[in-house]
Amino acid sequence: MATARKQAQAGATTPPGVSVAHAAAHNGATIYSVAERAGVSIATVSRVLQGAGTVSAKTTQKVLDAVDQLDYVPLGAARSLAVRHHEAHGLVLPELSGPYYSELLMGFESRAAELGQSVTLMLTEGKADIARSVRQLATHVDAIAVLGSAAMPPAVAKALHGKKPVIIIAGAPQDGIESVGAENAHSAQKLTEHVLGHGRRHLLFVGDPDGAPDISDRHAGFVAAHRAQGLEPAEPVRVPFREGEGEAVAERILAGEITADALVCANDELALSIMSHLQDAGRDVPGDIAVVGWDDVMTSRYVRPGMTTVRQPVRELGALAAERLHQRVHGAELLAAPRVLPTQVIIRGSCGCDARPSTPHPPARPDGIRPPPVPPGAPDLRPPTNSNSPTNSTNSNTPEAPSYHHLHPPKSPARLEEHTRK
Amino acid sequence: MATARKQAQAGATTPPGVSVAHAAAHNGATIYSVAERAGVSIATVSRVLQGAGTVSAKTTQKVLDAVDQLDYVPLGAARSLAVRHHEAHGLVLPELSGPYYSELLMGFESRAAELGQSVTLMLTEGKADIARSVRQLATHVDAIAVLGSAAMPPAVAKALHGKKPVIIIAGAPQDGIESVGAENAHSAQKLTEHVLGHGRRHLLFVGDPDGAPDISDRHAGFVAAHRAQGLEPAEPVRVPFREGEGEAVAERILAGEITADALVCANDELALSIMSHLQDAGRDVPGDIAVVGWDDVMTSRYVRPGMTTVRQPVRELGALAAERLHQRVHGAELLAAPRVLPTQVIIRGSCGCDARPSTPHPPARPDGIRPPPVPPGAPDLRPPTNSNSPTNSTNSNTPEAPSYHHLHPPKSPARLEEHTRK
DNA sequence: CTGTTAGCGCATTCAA
DNA sequence: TTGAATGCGCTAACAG
Repeated sequence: MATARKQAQAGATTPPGVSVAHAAAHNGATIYSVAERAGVSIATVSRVLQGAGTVSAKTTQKVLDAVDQLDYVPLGAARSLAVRHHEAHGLVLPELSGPYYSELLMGFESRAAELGQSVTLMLTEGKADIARSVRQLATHVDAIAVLGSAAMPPAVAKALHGKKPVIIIAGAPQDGIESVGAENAHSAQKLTEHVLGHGRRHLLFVGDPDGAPDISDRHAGFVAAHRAQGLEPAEPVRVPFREGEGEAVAERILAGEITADALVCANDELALSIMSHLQDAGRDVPGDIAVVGWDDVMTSRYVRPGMTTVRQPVRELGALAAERLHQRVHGAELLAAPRVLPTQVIIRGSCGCDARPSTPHPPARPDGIRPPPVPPGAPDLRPPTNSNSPTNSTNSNTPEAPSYHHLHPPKSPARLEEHTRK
Repeated sequence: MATARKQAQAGATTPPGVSVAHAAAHNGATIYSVAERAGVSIATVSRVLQGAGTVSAKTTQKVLDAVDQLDYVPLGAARSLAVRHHEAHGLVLPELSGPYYSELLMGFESRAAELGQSVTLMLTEGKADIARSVRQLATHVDAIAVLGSAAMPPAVAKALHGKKPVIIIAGAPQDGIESVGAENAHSAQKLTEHVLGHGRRHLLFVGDPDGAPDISDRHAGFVAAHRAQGLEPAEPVRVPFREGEGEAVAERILAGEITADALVCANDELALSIMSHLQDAGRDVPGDIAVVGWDDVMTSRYVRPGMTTVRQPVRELGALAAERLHQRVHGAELLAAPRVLPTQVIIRGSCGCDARPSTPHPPARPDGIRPPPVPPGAPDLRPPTNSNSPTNSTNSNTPEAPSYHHLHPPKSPARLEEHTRK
């Protein structure tokens, strides 16, 4: 049997009719050739390669020699087929602009790698048939994470869910599908309260609450803050996410179509764009009008006044998703309740706070991002840096009050990033 | 035989000793179960699934029915093993911060998807044993792209190169390994000349020319611009890429350790940080000192004055890499000369140009990104837009003069992005 | 048009 | 400690 194989191997060095392309896909060396070279059976080769430890030293050495003489590299697909899993996670994102996605991806990849999983990425933007693409992806991976509910049609998610673990990141939780996300409503309420605290009374929410669940939650917080003070919130200024929208909003304000003394925007890019245009037109921010955003993108630290915003633990979100997926693949039960990570309100000048430099601000700390519960047998979680313990303690869905950070213009913007790097 | 299989299948619904984890990896349905259900052979199932077209309508229908009754999904690994390739590309990046990587990744993924390839991502940042990770990656993909020479040890690259196509993006070209990159030297020279054109004479190059080949080339352009005018360039201010370096440089300038009337920085983040700190200290940019960067990050459009910089066709770079890889996998020959894509000098105010708004600037256009040569049989390339030819002609490494764009502060920063979106 | 038959490269019993 | 045999799910000749 093995002999027949070996012959086939030998004879197949350059099978007629097979283009060089195939040669590129995998050069001849297989366990068979290695076994032959080492004068042992393929089983033995397999054993040493996996470090089974049940092979004698000298045999092991022979095999190892053969391996690098032949420059042997195992074929992933064959292993996958034999062991019946891919050691890979799929990650579906709409696109990649801005730091949000990058951070998420880094967190996901990093944790996945620690868990021995490779990550196959799929961007839905521009894809004609997302469902098809996702199904295709599914054939190569053990589990799939999706960012936002928009990236994957619910139908697809549901279909997949039966076969492979699926997790939704920052999207609308679907029945029976696990999800993780950053806290929105509470932070938005805090942020809004902060602005109200400056005496502003004509706040406007800029963004489409119906566009994404995140935005919807933020708007809810916006409303809640008003109600809590007996105020009636104005109707939101519904704008899509497209670039350039900021200019349009600014124009409407300048034209008097919209009046407000504070703008609570759905994201930083929108806020920054609006602020920039208003300033160009001679308006004073925050004097005439305050503007706050969401995400804490890099630009928010460099503009004057600094943009008050909310930072999400995006990287941790990605890592958490990867981890949960891994656990699920290895038998962990689906978590019914969404995991919600706390955010951080970053106070700079655009909200109306005066921006006088104060004493050096303490380095930002990643507040209480807590790792998921560890099912028995699961690999350990990430290093220190943050609290830990697999207990599913009290406040599972409302982590902690969002923390505040008063930060003033540049001076030393780098400090803020300190914890972002490893 | 098939019968034996089927029985095994049936009996293996819950093989004793096999954890539920395995179930998650692949639910029972296989071509065998489908074939059985449809009352045909597995070959027929395979045929309809691949749309071979050689199957009768009614049979096809029976199979299709069976497929979705059983909720069948093919197993990628099995197919890969059979066809002997993975239909996947690997992409190795150092990390993902900033728009550069995002764009690159989007370009790569997008083109790869068009070519039917999935992309498996690997970030080297934080990886203990990069070589090992890469080798691991290599077992799952047909080809690998690496960003920068730093991301993958030359030894690894060389080793891989023998087995799978490898391409280096924006890294030091290695012997026998294909590479693509954006033009640097020429653009840097143009940029420097522009600054010199403002009458500045004490320019300083900020960045480490020895750090990366890109920077090295840019510095070369900086030097060339000086020499061309009979000027002697000053020694570069060697700073690493780390965040916070900008502040350090600014301090040295403020302390008088360094004197200059213009700073040519290795990247925008550095330039922005320096400018910000100088402004905080009351210096006028560009009045007292001009500052220019590289990359055209978003922030560069929002700061005052706008940051003069150079935009690279990063997305196209990614797409090109994906495409070349695909071609190589399918038999195309390695391209000896590096493919170099042209850049665009973006003039804003920080270089000393006055920033009075002019007539609406024409929408930016992606200048002369030229597609790679088309090996016979390769899928077609992207739209026109630009010239082409793999000839090692005169200016093989100096595609075209970098184009200029005079852009003024915000007003409508979005315009600049128009071509960036699809 | 359809079924049979061999592998693809590796992991994994089961014996020896 | 080692080898032989079997199967993972699918593709691809080769017959019929």
